Amino acid sequence: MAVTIKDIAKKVGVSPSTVSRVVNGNTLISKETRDKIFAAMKEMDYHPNSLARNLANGSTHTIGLVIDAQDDNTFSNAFFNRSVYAIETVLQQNGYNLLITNDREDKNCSPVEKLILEKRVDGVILPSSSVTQKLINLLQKNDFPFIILGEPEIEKDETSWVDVDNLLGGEMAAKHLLDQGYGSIAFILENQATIFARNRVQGYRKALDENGCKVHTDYIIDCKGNCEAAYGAVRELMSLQEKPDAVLCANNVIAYQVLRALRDSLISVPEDMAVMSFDNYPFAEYMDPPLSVVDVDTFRLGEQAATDLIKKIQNANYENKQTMIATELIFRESTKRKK
Amino acid sequence: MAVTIKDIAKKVGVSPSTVSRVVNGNTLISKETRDKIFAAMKEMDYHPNSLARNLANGSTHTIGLVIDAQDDNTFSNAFFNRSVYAIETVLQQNGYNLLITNDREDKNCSPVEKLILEKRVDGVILPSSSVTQKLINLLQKNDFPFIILGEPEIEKDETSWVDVDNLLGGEMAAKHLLDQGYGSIAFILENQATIFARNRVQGYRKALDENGCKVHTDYIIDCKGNCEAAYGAVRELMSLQEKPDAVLCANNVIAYQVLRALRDSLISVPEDMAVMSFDNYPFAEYMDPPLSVVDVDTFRLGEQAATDLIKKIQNANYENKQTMIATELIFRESTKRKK
DNA sequence: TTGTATGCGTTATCAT
DNA sequence: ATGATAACGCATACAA
Repeated sequence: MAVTIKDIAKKVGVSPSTVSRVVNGNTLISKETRDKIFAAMKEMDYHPNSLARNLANGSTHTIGLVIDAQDDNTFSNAFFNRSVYAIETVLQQNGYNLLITNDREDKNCSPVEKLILEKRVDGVILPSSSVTQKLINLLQKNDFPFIILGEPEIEKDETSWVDVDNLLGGEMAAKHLLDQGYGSIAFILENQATIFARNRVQGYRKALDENGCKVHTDYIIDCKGNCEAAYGAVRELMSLQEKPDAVLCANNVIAYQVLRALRDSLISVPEDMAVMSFDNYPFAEYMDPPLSVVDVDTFRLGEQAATDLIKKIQNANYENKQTMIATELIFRESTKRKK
Repeated sequence: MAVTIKDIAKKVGVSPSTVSRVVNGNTLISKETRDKIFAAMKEMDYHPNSLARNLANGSTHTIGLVIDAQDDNTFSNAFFNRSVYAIETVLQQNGYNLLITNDREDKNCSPVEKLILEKRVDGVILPSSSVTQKLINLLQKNDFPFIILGEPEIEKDETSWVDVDNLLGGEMAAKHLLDQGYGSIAFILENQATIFARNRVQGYRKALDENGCKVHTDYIIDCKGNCEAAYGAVRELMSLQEKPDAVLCANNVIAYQVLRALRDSLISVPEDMAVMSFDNYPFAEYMDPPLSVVDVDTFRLGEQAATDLIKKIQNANYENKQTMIATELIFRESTKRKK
């Protein structure tokens, strides 16, 4: 058996509660006995039993991070992983542990619901994709602290969330291309249906509008989840009467397909066509030519989420709050100024 | 306050212990009362309090996964993340939770030591890089179940670990190149000092030996952690009297630099020089030409680790065991047969 | 400043 | 088949 608070109480000749007070840094203790207790703790190699602590305090000092990985791809997502690193860092600094759980649908009770109902964690961070009305109801009914990673489709104003400022991202990318002298900008999307795609397109439209360019609907192409389709999309674009002189790609894989299609068509980048992408990972800088991108500091994303959640846990009245993390531009050869 | 075992005991008119038995699936209970209890549990929306359970049972049903991320790169490491996904999957299937902690050195007590000493977890998975004699001693002294991810430098035979079969990997890669008709194979390493690099080189040597090829020491170049140096390494190789006709690269970034250097020197791949790499991620298939690689199923790596750990936890006498996960070849254009 | 007593929610031992 | 009771290790309200 491990050494408990009682053991060291007996050794020093005080009561367990006195030891407990010392362990918890209660100041109303004579320096004399405190020192004796510390000495005994060290000598007997005492460490508080967190299980007992948790029960007595009714809290675990652990927060749950929910993942919605259908397959292992989500876990390989560098974008997401930097956020996780940030979350772990902030939690550790604040004395919290990080519990990660994949939200597989179980027969009766989902893993997330279990975490909450069985009080395994003090709060949760949810991806917007796993936000359901049922879950929100459960959380709110139990006054359970939570924060959402990504703008949710429902309950936007009644929840706290952190997201990338995708509208700004789309705007930034389009504006950069315009500034570089490209006036007819196509946009190849991964999946029109997602909220972040919608926001990016909105930003793109805004930039075009503000610069007096008309938005050519043929220029917006949806890969519908199949990024390989971007190859054919380029062919489509090149068969239009008014061809674009720049392509904005929703991610690195789409950009890769675009570059390949352009190369196969003997169209040079950026001379005949500028190419730009979102996200710096996994290989924008290793493309030929290296890609200019609009990226986001996902570390800050996770950091913000974790910080907000801790505040919520420690202050029940902490107001809901929505934060947008600003995007940034990384300028490389694929968008060199048009001559 | 949440509803407890007592509440439903009172409601049904039985003792708390009876309810506890039902919750735990004890069979020596009349079907009649069992049904009544189940009904009450449902009606009152009862969920067992894991904090109390943990204390009573002396276990948490949680395992700790230790990360040794100095920066956010480790977290972005797709290689590692697939293992994490596998670990989480296996744990969830077995009713365990996953706690992730970065092993930052703290003043007095490292986060990992805390997890163990405060009984926050029932077992730990450690990366070999964070295996120290001190930690091993602590674990062994406490009979604490653990398993190491990657062959450790110390206590190889007294611990359980799972690793990629890097010797096989090096052998497989070299043999593939030989089979394709390439007889003078260079090897550009990321960092000679690591145990996995040593094993890969050993496998490479073995394949050459077995095929009667002599190992040319000038052909083995160490980037000493700086992958950009691979660009210069190619120049070096091309200035040798006996030039190689194939280059084996320790990772994707080195391969990228090698391809770039070859392109700048107007050496075509694979006609004049075959190029091969380790690891399929993050962009081997998107290189020009697409790279042949020796890859490893890191899902299996994590799966094996988690499975072994659970066995250790559930059976204190479970013997130590070392497992090597076999590598596999992915054949692409960069090593097309030499004519 | 310190000790006593009680509770946190559950499990387990020993009864009956 | 079920109930009473103690125990898990710690925290805290109340006393002294």
